[in-house]
Amino acid sequence: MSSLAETAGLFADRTRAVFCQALLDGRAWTAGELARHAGVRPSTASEQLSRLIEGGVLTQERQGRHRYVRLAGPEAAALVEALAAYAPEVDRPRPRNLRESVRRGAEARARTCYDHLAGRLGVTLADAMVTRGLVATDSGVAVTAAGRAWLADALGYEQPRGARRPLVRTCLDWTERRPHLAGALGAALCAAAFDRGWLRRVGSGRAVQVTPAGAEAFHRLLGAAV
Amino acid sequence: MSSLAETAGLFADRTRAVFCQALLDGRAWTAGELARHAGVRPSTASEQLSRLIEGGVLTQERQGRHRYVRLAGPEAAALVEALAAYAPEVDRPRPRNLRESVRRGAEARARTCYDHLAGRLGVTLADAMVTRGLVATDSGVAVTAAGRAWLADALGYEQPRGARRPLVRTCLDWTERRPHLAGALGAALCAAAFDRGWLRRVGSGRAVQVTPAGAEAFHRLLGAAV
DNA sequence: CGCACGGTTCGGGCCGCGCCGAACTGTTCC
DNA sequence: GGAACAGTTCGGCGCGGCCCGAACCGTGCG
Repeated sequence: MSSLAETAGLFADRTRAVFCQALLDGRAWTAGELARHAGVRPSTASEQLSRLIEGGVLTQERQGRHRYVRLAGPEAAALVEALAAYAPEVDRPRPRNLRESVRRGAEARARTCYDHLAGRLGVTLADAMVTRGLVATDSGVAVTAAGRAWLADALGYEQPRGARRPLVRTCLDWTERRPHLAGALGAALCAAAFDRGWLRRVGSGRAVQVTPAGAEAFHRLLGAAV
Repeated sequence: MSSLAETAGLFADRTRAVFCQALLDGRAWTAGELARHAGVRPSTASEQLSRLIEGGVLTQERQGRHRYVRLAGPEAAALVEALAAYAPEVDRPRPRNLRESVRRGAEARARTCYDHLAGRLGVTLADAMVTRGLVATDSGVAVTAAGRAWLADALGYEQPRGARRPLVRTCLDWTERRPHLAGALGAALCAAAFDRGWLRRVGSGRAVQVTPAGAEAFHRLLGAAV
């Protein structure tokens, strides 16, 4: 029996908001990592995580003495994105030291956003797909016939029959302030890129790096210079 | 300098949530009407409305001794919709008397949702547009070439060049639990329907009624039986 | 002019929430 | 077994939010 007010209340606290935005990288974090990230005590983090799980925004997985949490699903991620897109500012402390600044720079270049790609890389790839006529943006956003063929050829991805998830969806990039591509297409592209060694994680956060093979692949498949 | 937590906080109160959901009918309400609707004192309503306006969710217009408020724009409406769609329950008191029940029934049949149509009418028209091939739902949602022609012929609507607003967008209908159509298309259809006497407001809420001329028009233009 | 009315402001009361530290449970590693 | 570590539970504290009533301000109407 949750209501709009209760749902909104889940995000109406700085600590919980920071958790959700951190988890937008789509990976599972431990309770301790999130506590440090948000600057609160482990006991506080534990309580707040329980509330988010209770509210259905997160799910947990226990492994040994660790508690891993992640966003409950694409709907939850979309809701966090919608709120973040509407809020001009992001709940994140200003960088305090050089390490932090470097990490921010890496994230602005390329990062994951839930299960797809964001940052300059994300919007560059999105633009390339539009330029190549794989995605049409003249009325909302949609995958063209050419785009569908490309997904099958280049990524080996076919939309499952009766799929509930939209094939493509826009997601406002909050470093670029322009949309990048999410939905099943965004997820397939991101997954394929990791599978084939086009990208690798860098550091412990959501930042990623384009490998030489990736640069070649993005140029060959999309005409994108990254 | 608002943040995700602050933005969510705007909706994290029962009274404010009730206000926003009432205003989803797209019309301007006076402060007193909203106070009565939510069951709070005028002083409380006044304070809460000021917070929502401060937060950019609502805008106000003063006329004589009345303060009219409405949702600030389509983005704000979309955010309320996103939260409402995620929250299984709606913040509205159960109907207390026969009048209330009748009104609920009328709203379930046909109502406005911000600037487009909802209820059984809304989803029926959406289904009809899909069936007729005016709107394609196989990859997200998009208006087809035939749909564009239909908009021009039947409604006299042309998408403005360089329009920022998506031509079509889905909006989850919370009485039907299925999507209906929003975006510029939804707004154009709704506006045309009122203009041409296909619909009229019934009662003081968001409920609407299909006129005989409307039933004929919906059948002729969309093959929909409403 | 005076009253009714819609709305606002202010002070005060109350409750809930978010946070912490301390004590505790359970896991891993030596 | 013992130490280190991740996480949880609980009591308590303090702040802030939400609401109300009372007083007040403008507008509109008789």
